Amino acid sequence: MAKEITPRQENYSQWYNDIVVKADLAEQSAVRGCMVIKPYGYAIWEKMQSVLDKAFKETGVQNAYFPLFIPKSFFSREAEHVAGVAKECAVVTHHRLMNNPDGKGVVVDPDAKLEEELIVRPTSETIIWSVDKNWIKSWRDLPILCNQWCNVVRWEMRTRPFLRTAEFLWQEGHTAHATAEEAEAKAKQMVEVYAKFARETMALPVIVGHKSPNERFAGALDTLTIEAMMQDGKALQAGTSHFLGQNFAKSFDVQFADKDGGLQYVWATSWGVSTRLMGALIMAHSDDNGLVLPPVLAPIQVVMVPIYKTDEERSAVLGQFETIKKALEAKGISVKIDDRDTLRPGFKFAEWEVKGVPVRVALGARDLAAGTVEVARRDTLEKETVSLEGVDAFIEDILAKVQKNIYDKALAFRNSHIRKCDDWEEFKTEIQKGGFLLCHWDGTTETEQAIKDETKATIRCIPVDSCVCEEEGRDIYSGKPSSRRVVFAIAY
RNA sequence: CUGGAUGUGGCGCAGUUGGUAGCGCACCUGGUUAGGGACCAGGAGGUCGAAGGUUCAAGUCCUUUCAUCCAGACCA
Repeated sequence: MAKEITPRQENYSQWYNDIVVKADLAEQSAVRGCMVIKPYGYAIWEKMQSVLDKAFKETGVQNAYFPLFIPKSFFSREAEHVAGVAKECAVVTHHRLMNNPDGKGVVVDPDAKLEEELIVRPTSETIIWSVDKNWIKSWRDLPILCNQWCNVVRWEMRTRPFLRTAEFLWQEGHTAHATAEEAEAKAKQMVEVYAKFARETMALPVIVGHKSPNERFAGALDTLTIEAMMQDGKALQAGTSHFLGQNFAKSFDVQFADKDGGLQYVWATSWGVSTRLMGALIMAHSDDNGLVLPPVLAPIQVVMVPIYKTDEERSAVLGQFETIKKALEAKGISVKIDDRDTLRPGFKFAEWEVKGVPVRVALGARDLAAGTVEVARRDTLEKETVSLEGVDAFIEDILAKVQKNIYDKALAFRNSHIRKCDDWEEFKTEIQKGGFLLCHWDGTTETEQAIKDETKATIRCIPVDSCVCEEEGRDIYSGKPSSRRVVFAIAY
């Protein structure tokens, strides 16, 4: 069942051009490294948002919004965080344009220089903590659980559509707690929310684990991650949840009066997922015919393609479609009738396949006479001619099967590309083939770095579940003793 | 910033030793078609990334510059 890695998928850019652009999800903007997400692509993002947002709210999190611009001085407060995160930023220095005195166009007005530069947020920790400190006086004010959906900008030197764009959309959750235990539990809870979302909504199997200190978010005491495997065998970090300890609270002086009347720093978490998830969706499920969308996320779950020669046939077929559409919509299924008169059915079939629509219904004169329809599913490309009677229930069932099958397929693929490895020479050749290698690690940053330098492979995570890693052994590189295996892979 | 490559109709490309720009797709018109990306006929669309130079003549040669892509450092 596992899809073999094909040459065309070894280079994601090539793959992107072949599949995603044709799938009409996004296009490159004139602004370097930014993306225009087209309506069809954005509809997928909106679906993701709505599922995640609901899950967040079930854990007591509320949405808020903080400013896009952050005064430069805010970044001076958290040295470690800034050193790790905030190097590549867009900086606002002026606030006005003027007509070019020497010719056409406009220039920046030199008189409109800002006293203090503003940074376009690369992430909002600094501004949120600056605001939060005013909300937190007493233990009764805690916990504060807030999330914001927004865009952020990171002036990356190299960008990749969906995976690393200069501007991207995301949600960032930030919480403040009275105790370390409560904050750690929150970080764990949120990574589980992400894992559940990845598995059940995106049909994407993920490994939950801790990041090694080297791969941790700057300023965090612990970073939890969900790691997914793409069809080329590379790893993709799909979401992270950080236990920040009291680092940020101390930097921003966020203290509260506890029950005993003492002053304490709050314990914090932050967690986020981005439009990178759409990259994961594309790279995990697509095939050579284009995108394959899990029905739960598909903006259009069922597309109907009429086949006709005459106007009479056309109206008869479309009439039949309307009936089926009503029945499907009554079940909460989104339906599109492709009644475009200028395109041939074969073209429409191919086009909707590129867009990843899970189920296609075709109906022509032949079916009208026989009282049947043709139902095709995107994941297996299987076609079946079934009776009009009860076709809505049939399609509902197929949608559920597609959702499950896409997950099972991705899981089987991943499992067949995870293996243990205990020999350094073997590691060096095996890791280049893609997939995850479960290896012993001595726990030192030096070893991790040496392996990265030689092979480009990194520790994706130290799993908390889903594999049998707890065993004695010796570090793959240094030979020092180790008590558990970790996941190594080459990552996006 | 370092190394490599590329800039020619909307998109993808060709263009020989310099000689006045062409192909495929898409688009427009008409017709025949229609159960897996239709076919025929006709049509519209480009100061060849920009600036300068050599030449009777530059898409082509020279210089400068800008932009994009790929590989590094960075990263969700």
